[in-house]
Amino acid sequence: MTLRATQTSLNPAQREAVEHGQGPLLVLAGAGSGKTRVLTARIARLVTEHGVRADQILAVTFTNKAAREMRDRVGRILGHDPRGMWIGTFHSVGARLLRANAAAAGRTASFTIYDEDDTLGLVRRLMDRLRVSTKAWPPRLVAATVSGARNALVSPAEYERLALTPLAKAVVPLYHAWDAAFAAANAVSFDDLLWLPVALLRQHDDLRARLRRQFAHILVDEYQDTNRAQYELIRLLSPDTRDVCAVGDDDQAIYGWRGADVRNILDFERDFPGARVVRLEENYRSIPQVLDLANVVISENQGRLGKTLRATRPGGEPVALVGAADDRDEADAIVAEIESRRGRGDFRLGDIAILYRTNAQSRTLEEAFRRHGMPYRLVGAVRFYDRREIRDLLAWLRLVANPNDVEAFARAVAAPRRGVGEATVELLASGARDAGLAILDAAVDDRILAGARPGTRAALAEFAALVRRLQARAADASVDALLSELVDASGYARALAAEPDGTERLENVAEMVRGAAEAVIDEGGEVGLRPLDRFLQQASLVASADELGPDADVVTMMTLHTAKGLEFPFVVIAGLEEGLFPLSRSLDDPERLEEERRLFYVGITRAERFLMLTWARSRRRNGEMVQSRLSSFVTPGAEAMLATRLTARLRSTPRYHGGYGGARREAAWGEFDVRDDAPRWLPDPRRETAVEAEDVSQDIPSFAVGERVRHARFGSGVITAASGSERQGKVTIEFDDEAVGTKKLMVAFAGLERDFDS
DNA sequence: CTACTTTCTATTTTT
DNA sequence: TAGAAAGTAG
Repeated sequence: MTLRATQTSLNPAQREAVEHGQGPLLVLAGAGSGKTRVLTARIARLVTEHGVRADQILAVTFTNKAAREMRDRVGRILGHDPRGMWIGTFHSVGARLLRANAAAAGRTASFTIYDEDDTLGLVRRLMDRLRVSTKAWPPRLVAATVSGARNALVSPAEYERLALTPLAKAVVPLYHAWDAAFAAANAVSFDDLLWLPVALLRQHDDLRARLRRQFAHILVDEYQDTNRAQYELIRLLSPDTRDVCAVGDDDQAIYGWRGADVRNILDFERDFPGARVVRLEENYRSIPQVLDLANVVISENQGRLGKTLRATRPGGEPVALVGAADDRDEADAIVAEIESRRGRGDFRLGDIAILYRTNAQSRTLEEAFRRHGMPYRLVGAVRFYDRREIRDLLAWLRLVANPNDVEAFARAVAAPRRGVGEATVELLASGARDAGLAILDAAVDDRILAGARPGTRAALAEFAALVRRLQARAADASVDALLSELVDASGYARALAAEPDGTERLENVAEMVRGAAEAVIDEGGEVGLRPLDRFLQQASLVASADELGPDADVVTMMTLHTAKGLEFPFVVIAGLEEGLFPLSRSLDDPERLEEERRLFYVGITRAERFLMLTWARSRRRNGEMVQSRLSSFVTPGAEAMLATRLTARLRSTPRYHGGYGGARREAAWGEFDVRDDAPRWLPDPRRETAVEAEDVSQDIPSFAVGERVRHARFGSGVITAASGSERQGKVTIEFDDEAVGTKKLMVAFAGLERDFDS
C-alpha cells in the first residue's frame, strides 16, 4: 500500500466525522475516501480523549478480514492491542451473544453452526419427515426461501399469513418445524446467528438493557449491506445516547440478493433523528481516469444519495478496453499485458488483481497463467474448509463437541465408510428425536436399533465409543492433539492414503492440524469456552476474503464481490459482456441491473494506477460456446474515455474488419416476442452450439404463452412465461399437479409436447 | 449398504 | 460441463 497524505492528516470532512461528539452519525464514504481511517481514528479518540473503556465499544464489520484490519489499526494508533473491545463480524458478534445466552435460545454453549450443506441436509430430512416432495420443491429452493424469511425477520406464523405462492405454501410447514429441528440438533443456521440474538433481545428486557448500557458506542462498517436482521440487531443494541456511527456507501450496495436492504442507509436519518451526515468524496486511491469512468458508470443509476468522487492523485493512463475473440484469447491478452508491464517495471505481480463476475471464469484464466508459467493465487474458489477431507474431520470434531449434531453424525459415521449409510442415519435421527436423545446416544440404544443388522450395530458401537473417548479428551486436550488422535484412531488417515489423490489430501489434513495448533493460541475474547468450541466457531465463520494472506508476489484472481474493500495498483475486470456482466438474469429487473452496475462500480474503484477492461466475442459457458456483445455498462459516454483495442485474433476474424465499433453495431438477434405486452428486455446473447450446423431447430418446437404442454415427468400444465431465444429458450410452466407447482424449464431439454387432449 | 452408472439440471455473487 | 441426484447391481 502506498503512503498517502491522509496517513498523516485528516481532511476537513474526515476530521468532522472523527471529532463528532455523541449522537448518531452517518458517514457516506465514497470508494477510497479513507473510511477505515475515519472509523479507527474515531475509536482511538473515544479511548484516548474520552476515557471510554474498551469493552464499551462495539464495532461491526462484514468480513473477518475487515475486523482484523480494524483491530490492528486501532491497536497501532493506541500503541497496544485493544483488548476487550468488541470488534467482529455481524455473525461472530451474534454467535458470541448467543453463546453467552444459549439456554434462553434452547441451546447449550457448545451449539454448532450449520453451514449451507448442513442446513440443506436438515431441510432434506425435514421434507422427508413431513412428506413434502423434494421433486416438486428442490431443497435448495426451500432453504433459500426460509433464509430469506429469516433475514427479513419474518416468523413462521407471519410467513404463513403471507404465503401466497405454491412454493411459499409448501414451505410453511417446514418453516414451522424449523426451529425445533435445529434446537434438537443443538445447532443454529447461519441466519440464526442474527435471528436468535434479535429474538433474545426483543424478549428479554433485562438483557437488552444491560447490553445497551454496556455498548455506549457502536460503529458499523458497510452499512449499505445490512439486511433487516442486522439492522434490527444494531437498533436493539444501540445505547440510549444513540451513539451509533454508520459508515457506508449506497453506490457500493451489492448484497441485495442476500437480503441486504439499501434502504437501511437511505433511511438512517429517519431511524436516528438528529443524525449528522458527513460525506467523504475525496478519493485518495485512484487516478482521475479511473474515477471519471466510475462516476460516469454509476451516474446511470437512479435513486442514489448522490456523490461524486474527486481525485486527489495526479493523472495517469487512460483506462484500456480490450476486445478478444474468445475467452482463451482474452486470458492470453491479459497475461501478455501483465508480462509487458512487468517487464517495464511498472508493476510487480503482487500489485495485480483480475476480477470477474462468476467463479467459473477463473478456469480459463488459470489455464492461461499456467501455460505461461505465471504465478497466481485464487481467492475464494475452493475454500480450504470446503475440501472434502477437511469437512469430514470438522464433522468429527463437531460431533465430539455436540453429540446432538445430526448432520455431523451423518458425515462422520461415513468417514471412513463403515457400513453405516443413509438409511441407518435416518433410523437413528428419527429414533433420537422421538426418544429425546442425542443421536450419538441413539446409536447405542437397543430399542432404537431393534431392526438394525448385527454388523451395523457393531460398527455403530465402535464409532460411538471412539467419539465418546475423544469427548473425554476434549475437556483438556488441545484441538490439534484431538485431531491427530482422531485421524489416527478412526482409520481416516489409512483410508485417505488408499485413495488416488490421497497424498495431497493427507497434506491438507496435516495443514489443518497445524492450523488448529495456531488457532488455539488465538483467543477471541470469549470466556468459558473449550478450545474445541472456539476452533469450530472460527472454522465455521471464515469467508473467502479472509484467506487473503500477506502478499506473495503473485497475481490475485477473485470475484468482484470478494474484491470489495480491497485495492490494487493494476486491476483487470474480465468478461465485460452483455449477459455475463451484467448477468442475463438481472436484465429484466431494473433494481437488479442497478445492483450489477454498482458491482461494476466497485470493481472499477479497486484500481489505483491502471485499469483494464476486457471482453470476449465468444465464450465457453456451461459447455457451449456463447456469442456475446460488449456489455451495456460500457455506454457510448463511457467508451469515449477508454483506450480501446482488439486482439490480433479478433482483428483477423473476417466479420470484424470494420474495427472495434463493429461489435456494437451488430444487429440485435434472437429476440422473440413472447406476447405483445411482454416487457422488452435486452436480447439474450446468441448461443452457437456445436450442433448448430445440423439445424436442430426443427426438432425443438417453439411454444407460446398460454399454450398447454405435457412433460414426461411433471404431467400437463400451462405456459405462463417464456424467455430467451428459440433454441435456448426457457419457459415457465404452471403444472396441473399441485405438488409439482411451477417450474422453469429449458425448451431444448425438457422434451415438451403440445397437450391436445385437454 | 455401497459402489457404480446413468440421468438430470443448473449454471451468480457469500457472511 | 460438471456436479449432484437417482437408479441399479452386487
